[in-house]
Amino acid sequence: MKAAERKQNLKITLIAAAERAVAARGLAGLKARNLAAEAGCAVGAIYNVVDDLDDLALAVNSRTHAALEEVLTAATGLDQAKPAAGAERAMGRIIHLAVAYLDFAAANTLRWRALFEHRLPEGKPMPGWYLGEQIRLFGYIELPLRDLLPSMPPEQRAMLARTMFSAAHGIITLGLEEKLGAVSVEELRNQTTLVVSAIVIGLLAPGKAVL
Amino acid sequence: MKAAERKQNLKITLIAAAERAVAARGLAGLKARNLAAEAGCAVGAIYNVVDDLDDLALAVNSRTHAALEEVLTAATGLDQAKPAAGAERAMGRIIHLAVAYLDFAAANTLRWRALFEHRLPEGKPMPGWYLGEQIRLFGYIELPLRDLLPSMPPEQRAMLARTMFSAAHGIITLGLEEKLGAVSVEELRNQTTLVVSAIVIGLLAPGKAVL
DNA sequence: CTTCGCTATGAACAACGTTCACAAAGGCAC
DNA sequence: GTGCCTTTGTGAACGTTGTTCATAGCGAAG
Repeated sequence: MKAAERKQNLKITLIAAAERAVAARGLAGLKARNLAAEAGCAVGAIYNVVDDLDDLALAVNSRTHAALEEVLTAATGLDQAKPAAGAERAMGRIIHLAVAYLDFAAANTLRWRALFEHRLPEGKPMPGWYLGEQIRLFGYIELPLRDLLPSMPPEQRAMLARTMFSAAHGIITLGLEEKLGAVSVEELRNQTTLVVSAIVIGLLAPGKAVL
Repeated sequence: MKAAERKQNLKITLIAAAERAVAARGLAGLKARNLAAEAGCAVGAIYNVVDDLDDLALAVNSRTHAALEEVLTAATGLDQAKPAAGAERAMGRIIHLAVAYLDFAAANTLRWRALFEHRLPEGKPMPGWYLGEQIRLFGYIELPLRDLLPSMPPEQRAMLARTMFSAAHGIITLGLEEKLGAVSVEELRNQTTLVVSAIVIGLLAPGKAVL
């Protein structure tokens, strides 16, 4: 069983090298020959361990998911200081999540971008475990959203969670982009909390929300 | 002066071919040899007319900007029917803009995506005229925003316009993406108007907005 | 009509992902 | 331990990229 073990070792080495490459030079920096050089193997050896370079990209993204999840769990246990009640507490949590997401994106820009830049070739769909990771991350938003809007049906809440994430994500994505001039992280923090709180307030404002 | 004329002709032909390629197969479908074949010239001829393929991508994006602007101007003159007053009218305009943007993105997905997928290589910055186009488009949001928040200083309003666009853009981008499962356009219309109106209401709610 | 300069050409180059024929090495039966 | 077969590692080779280059060819000026 030494064979399978070495195979696993090489795979781990390659994923590590791939992660370094993405962190340093972005998803476009994920090149077969560089990986082979850094892992100390031949180019062809990569394809004994992995189907595509896309497989490696997915593995890297998976690790980024994990790192992001750590940050999010840390952010959920953040409101010990001020024991706010009900809606305010939930809103605070959501804002904390958004800011944590922003900080993660700002601190790990290239790895974070790879999550969204990567697109698998036409025919082939995403593996199920990868989809599961994404859905699990959305759970972090749905939780405080349940406190906030208890009467909302679950699937509608799921859609709302996705929408709120998308809104914050859009602000952060375009804000961190060079083109159109990058926005400072502090300013982005302001804008993100502004919009997130505005959305929550708008949702809670009686009667006005077009629902 | 016939030489310059033919040069211009080829350039126009190439841009048209490039636009067709992007519309049909996305930004990744913009290949030098295909362009040459479709334009009826040699590959090398492209580089007599254009520096890079990036130049062509920018030209295509510029045309997309123009098409989008047409849609947006049409959307601004849309509220003849119901003569709403003040804030409601402004909010309606903003929602119309967002929905128009969504419809454009849904109807011209590949061309629209190229606007954001395209990234020029490291060193070189965006040409000024291209930046100008982007800024002009933001003007369409700033206008109703001025009616909505007359007391807000202009640069803050510009930032808010950018933020609101980014939020809507995020919703639409992730909504139209295949991964995580695409959302129907009607549902996206709902979510977009929901969030945009929530933001506006949240901004107008006295005292609560963290500004 | 000749000549000079620009332009069009497609072969050539470098870099990429991926594959392949072949060498090396492992593991297993005896 | 020896022999054999499968499994794995190798780097050259293939097919595509964008871009460049020597050269052929054509247009316009004298």
